[in-house]
Amino acid sequence: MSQMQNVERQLREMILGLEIGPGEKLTERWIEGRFGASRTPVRAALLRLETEGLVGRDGRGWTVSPINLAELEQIAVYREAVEVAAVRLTCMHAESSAIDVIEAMLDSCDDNTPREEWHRVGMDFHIELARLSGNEFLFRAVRDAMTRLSRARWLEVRDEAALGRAWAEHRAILAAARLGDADEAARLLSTHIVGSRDRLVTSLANDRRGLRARGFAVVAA
Amino acid sequence: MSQMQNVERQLREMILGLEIGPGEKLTERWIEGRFGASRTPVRAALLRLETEGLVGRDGRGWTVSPINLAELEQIAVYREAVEVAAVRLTCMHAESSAIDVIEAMLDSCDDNTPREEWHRVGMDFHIELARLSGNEFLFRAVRDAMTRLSRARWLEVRDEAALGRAWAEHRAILAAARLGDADEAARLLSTHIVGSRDRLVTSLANDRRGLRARGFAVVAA
DNA sequence: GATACCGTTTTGGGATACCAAACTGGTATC
DNA sequence: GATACCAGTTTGGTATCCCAAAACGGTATC
Repeated sequence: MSQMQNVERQLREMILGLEIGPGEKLTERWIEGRFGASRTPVRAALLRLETEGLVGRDGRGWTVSPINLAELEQIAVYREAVEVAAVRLTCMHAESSAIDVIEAMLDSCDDNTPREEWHRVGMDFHIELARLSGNEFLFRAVRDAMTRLSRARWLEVRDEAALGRAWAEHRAILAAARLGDADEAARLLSTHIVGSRDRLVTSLANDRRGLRARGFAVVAA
Repeated sequence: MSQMQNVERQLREMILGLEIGPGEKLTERWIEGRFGASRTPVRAALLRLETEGLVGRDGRGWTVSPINLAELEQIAVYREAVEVAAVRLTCMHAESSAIDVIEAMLDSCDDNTPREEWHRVGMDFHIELARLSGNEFLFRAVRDAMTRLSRARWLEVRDEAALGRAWAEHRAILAAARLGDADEAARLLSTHIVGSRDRLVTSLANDRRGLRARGFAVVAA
């Protein structure tokens, strides 16, 4: 694999994994040294990550994008629009076997699954469901939105009950999709997204002080 | 302005203005010479334009993205989802004065307005309407989708009647939005987008042979 | 005439050198 | 003690070099 893709992937992982905190300054030279690449692939990676919203410009330099509560709310609205459109398409033509694959993803999580895995599967559920729509643009929109939400969801304080409720909602959405009931799937998905947005923003707003103490820039709604 | 932004802007204009045809090969060295910049800003511009979908990779090199009829159809579905969501938000809270500004844009076109201007205003209508939603993500989604549609719309054969009908539909959408009638605005917008997609794809499919003769790569649906 | 082969050229990926602007730390001044 | 100022350093933007791989072109072979 080329250095460019390598730097991009590793840097993205460090940002999404919060190894580099939201709001931290980045210098091209630091990245260069950290990954043993020269500035050319580093710059390519930064340009790509900028379009993903993971890094941004801060005057002349680069900054890991802060967690922005107002932005999270807007993303949720965006997500709702594209995910609902996608699931409606899916209801029209998706095969039951494709839905089984997604359901199996949910099944793969149980009591002794690490928290990190629950997190990943919870995102992939939405991404894979959007992929079934067959519309590349809806799919990419959902994938990119989930990427932007990823760090915030990682910081969210979620109890067992909330996690179980989310899984139940996921299953209900799949059930409606399997029946081809577009209106019901859309309604359930919409409710799910709004609810999860509210919990997310509330949790982060409550934790804002603690998060800042950990060095994470969190800007209010 | 920096060379980087300069190269990006000029190259984008050449592509959108069809001065470089869909499907044409690009070499970094040609761009370098054409705009008098070195390869570093050229590569940055190409990376940006790649995420906009205007250029793509072809093996190891770069290619101006072909007109892809299947893609145009998918973009229309995507547009419909985000634009409808945006106009619904707009109906909730937009001020009449903001709508007046958009209506004035439409008014600015008359019989002796150059075709190029009609084209631009027709796109800006949708972009500015989305901006009124106040949601940055919906706005960017609409703007990017319109950018991707731009070249195809430019190649579309449109008669006076179709253009007049589109303008009437634009006005009707604004009227509904001004009244805050979200359902009606959404219905009108949705119909407008579907209709304009059908005319666009039909026109290009009919002209496909002629367009290819002009050196434009047009891939079928 | 078609085709397989091989040397040349071109091209994108990467590394590095240079510069001007921004930043930093310390000092002198009030 | 606060502040204005200046030299030194850092940093992103740009230009340029190098390289391996791919594209190209000519030639020999069948």
